[in-house]
Amino acid sequence: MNATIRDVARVAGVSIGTASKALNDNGRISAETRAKVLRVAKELTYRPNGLAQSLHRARSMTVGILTNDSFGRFSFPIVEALERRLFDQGIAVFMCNATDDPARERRHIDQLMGKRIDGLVVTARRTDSRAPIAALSRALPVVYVFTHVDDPAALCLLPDDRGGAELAVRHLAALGRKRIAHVTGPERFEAVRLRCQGRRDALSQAGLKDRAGDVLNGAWSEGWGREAVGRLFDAKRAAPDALFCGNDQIARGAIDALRERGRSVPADVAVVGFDNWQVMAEAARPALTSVDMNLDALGRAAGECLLDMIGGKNVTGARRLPCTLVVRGSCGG
Amino acid sequence: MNATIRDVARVAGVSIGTASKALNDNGRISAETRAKVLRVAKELTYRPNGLAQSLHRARSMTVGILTNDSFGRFSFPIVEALERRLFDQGIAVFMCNATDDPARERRHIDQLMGKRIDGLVVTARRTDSRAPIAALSRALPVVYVFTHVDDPAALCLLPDDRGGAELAVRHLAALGRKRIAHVTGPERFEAVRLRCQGRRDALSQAGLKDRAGDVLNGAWSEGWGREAVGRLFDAKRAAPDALFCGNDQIARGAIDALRERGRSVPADVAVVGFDNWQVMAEAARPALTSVDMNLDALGRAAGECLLDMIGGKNVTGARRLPCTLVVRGSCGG
DNA sequence: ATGAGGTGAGAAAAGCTTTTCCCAAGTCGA
DNA sequence: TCGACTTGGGAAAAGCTTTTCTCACCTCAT
Repeated sequence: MNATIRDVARVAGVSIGTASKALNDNGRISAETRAKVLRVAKELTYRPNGLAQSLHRARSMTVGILTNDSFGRFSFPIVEALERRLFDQGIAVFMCNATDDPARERRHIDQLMGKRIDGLVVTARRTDSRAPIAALSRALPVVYVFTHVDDPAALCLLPDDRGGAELAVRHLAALGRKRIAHVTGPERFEAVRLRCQGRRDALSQAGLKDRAGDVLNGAWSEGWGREAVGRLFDAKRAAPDALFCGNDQIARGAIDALRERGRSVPADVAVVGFDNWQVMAEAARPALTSVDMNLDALGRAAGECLLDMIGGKNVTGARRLPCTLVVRGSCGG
Repeated sequence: MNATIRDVARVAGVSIGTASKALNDNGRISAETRAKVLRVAKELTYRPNGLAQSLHRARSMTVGILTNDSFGRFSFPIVEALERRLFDQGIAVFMCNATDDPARERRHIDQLMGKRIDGLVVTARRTDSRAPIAALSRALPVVYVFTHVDDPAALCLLPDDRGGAELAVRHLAALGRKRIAHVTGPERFEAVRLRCQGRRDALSQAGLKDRAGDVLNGAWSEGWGREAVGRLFDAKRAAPDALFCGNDQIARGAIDALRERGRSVPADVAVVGFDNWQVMAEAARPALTSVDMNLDALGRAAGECLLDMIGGKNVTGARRLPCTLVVRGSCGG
């Protein structure tokens, strides 16, 4: 069994209160007594019972992270950065996967509330805004990250999809590309709509025309990337000299398809991806220039905001964190 | 603030003990009193304080999962299945990432012990056996999964790499392939050595010769898959008619390289991968037949073993769970 | 020498729940 | 009618810390 503070006190020949003061370097106590208590504590490998501490302080030093989607490629870097940030403050993270099942989500929330978490992070694969977490009896700090809710009083942390797209298209335009097509995912994704807008903005900034038919929506897959290249390059119209793709899989499929039809990347066509999924971007030939959403920064920011909120600060609104462009070989230049 | 049981008791006009009995359906109590307490509890949205319960019962209803590697493609399915299994028992999972830093690992363990976890799961990217978790003051149930330690008293759960390789090679042999080469990762990985052995066993079972030079070790990357195809098919010797690859990335690189040098997959060369990484296997052309390590079964088993151990059962030894073969188009047949 | 102030340690409460033991009142049978 | 037994509810302890308040004793200054 674990040694308790009363074991320490008994062996050291002091009262429990005195032992506590010695261990916490707190209150009036003589140097000798303190040293003795500490020595005994070490001998007994005493470790304070966090449950009792939490009960007393009404701070559990835990937070929950709830994903909607099962943990995937996007959640991971976020969770990891979050955990790292909070661990430095002595806070541990409960990991919960609700798998898009509302009943399961409710049970998870119930469990977490029972454990008296100090805060909650909600993350999800995004299409559009999700329903806010329901039935939080006390005012529990909640951060939504990589997803958002409509409530303006909620704090939502998102990547700046529009800005990321702008970055990519500006890069292509700066390299002299004139016809920058966009092959991306289903339009029901808010991210898709925002990136389209970012592309339009960048095009007009560069004085380029946005030709009709240059935006192709499809699946988030390599197959769609290959198919889209077929459509763009079989058309009667002049072929694009650059492709901005909605994710790295699409981009990779596009690169493969271009190579197979004898178009050189980047000489004939420059390609930019999105996500900077390393294994995908680096396996492409040539390696793929891609927009990085900086998910780790997002996770870290979520941790910091949560700490602020736990500290009593009132933080609200939707914040978009900047993306960066990671340049590899697929654009030349 | 949260309602406590004393609030419930006060409003219901009963003692705390009585309220507790009503809420837990426990001890002697009249039906009316019980109903009244339950009604009040609902009104106040009372939720028992898990910290107090845990303190009392000396069961925190939490476990920790510690990864050595940052959470990656392999850890995730394991963690997810584990979490799901334990959630059904009301147990929540602390997620800790030690990133191969021993000091950090120690701090994590310290934190978890302070929180009085009921058990610990250790997982890691595998090369070879790792050092056992050190300095566990009480006898804490520990399960190692997807990694192992040398201590025979420890419980380690692993995929049956040897059997998985056997499965793959038997499949190829059954389809009539005669020269089954093996392109895989660095030999310092135990998994690599076991899979080589599985291949040898399957070859001899099928009455096939294991030609020298048919096993190629390299990186776990598509690039290595492409390069290995170059070496195998440029050689003076007869080319293999099948490739068993150490992971899906290698297999994908190999398929691409084969196509580019005009060899048809599967007509000329059949290819099997390992990991059954869906996004990779399905994007390959043709889609990749691959060995699945059933990581979710591994995670679920880890949860079950941990529950057994928490329940007092003594579970030890290294267990290898079976792999399965997921057949797609890359072998024909 | 006496009072004031300081110092070190202990007692106790609070934080929330569960469980055991006990008591009062009511019921039933002899 | 009285004793035995049942029934429902309450008191209290235990689980482990932290913190506040109090008290005894010592020192120093007047």
